[in-house]
Amino acid sequence: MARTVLDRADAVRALAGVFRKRGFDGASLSVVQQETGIGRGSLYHFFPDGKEDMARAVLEEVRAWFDEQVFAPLRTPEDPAAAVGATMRAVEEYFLSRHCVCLYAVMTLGQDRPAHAEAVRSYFADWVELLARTVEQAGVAGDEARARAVDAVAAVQGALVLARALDDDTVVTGVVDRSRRRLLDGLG
Amino acid sequence: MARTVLDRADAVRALAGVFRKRGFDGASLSVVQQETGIGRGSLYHFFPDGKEDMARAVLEEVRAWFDEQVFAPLRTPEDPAAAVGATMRAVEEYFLSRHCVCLYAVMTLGQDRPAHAEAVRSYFADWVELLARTVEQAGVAGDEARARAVDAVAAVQGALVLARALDDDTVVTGVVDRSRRRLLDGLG
DNA sequence: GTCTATAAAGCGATAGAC
DNA sequence: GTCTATCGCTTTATAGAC
Repeated sequence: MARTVLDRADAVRALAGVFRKRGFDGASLSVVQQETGIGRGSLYHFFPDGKEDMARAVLEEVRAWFDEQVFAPLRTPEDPAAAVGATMRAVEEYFLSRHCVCLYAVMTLGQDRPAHAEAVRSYFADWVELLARTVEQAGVAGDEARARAVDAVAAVQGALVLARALDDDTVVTGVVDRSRRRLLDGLG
Repeated sequence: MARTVLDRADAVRALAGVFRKRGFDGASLSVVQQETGIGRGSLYHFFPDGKEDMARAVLEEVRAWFDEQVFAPLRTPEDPAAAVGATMRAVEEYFLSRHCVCLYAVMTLGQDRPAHAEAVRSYFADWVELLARTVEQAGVAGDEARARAVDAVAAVQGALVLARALDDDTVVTGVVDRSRRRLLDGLG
């Protein structure tokens, strides 16, 4: 009988998909097993501390992706304005290809899950901070730059909520595009 | 022994509080009983179809509140610009006094809950539509008015996500205030 | 209208064979 | 590294007394 052996990274990716579709509570181990083909044995081999361990791993993977793809252009930008454009485009592409679900928001929004509170906080705080700094470098005054960054991150998250509620991905495209333009408004 | 007899409306309000704090899945009947003092017997008396019935009732109450307090200024505004200001201020006050949680978003965002999909869709669609129409009446061209309305509703929802993640209610104040100004930008 | 006891199902987690 | 069987617990929902 054929048997599939896999990587922890494969398991994390598969888990992320189930969490995105079902939410943390909706992704019972039976559901995970059915939808990914990964059995309880493998799950507890890769994630000895169980479901919380799986959640942590999935959040860490998202965080790593953002560090590399979304935050990287903001860390030492040669052209700050171009970096702002690049980061917003990366974000848009990311969420459009992941059913408009932000796992950090999903883990936070409804539930009382203090275990991940600090990871969630730093994900959003770092995002706002890096974006604000780059907008400032592009020529916007400090307070105004920070307000624009907060507005942009909120716009992205709100667009995800709205896109899912209305079942219309173009909401994300529209909101993110306009948000990107506002970030750099008045900068010739 | 003292016994408390209550109204279905009281039960709905109490349930809304628990759902806001815990999420739908986190609000088990035992938790509901502990935090509200309402026993299983009363719960199933008021909500014969069980938990889904409770969720429906809570969403209906939120919807009714929005119809009366938030959407009302938009239905037949004498002064469209003033109505836009009023609706945004009502929204801000509403969510600030409810721990920055939108139950419609919570029911949608993470979970696969097709039972309420239509209620969620129409809540957001009506909100956007009414706001867009009023902004247009205030003097903004149709397409632009709709884009501004989408941006504003997304901004509110995103502000809630961010405020909870950062544990900072001032995010809501800031984002909503700037959003209100943008809705009426360029209208003397 | 409220209470308590209980049924039936599903949950996360573990153990041990392979 | 994977599988299956099973434990103990919690879940929603129901029944029947008051």
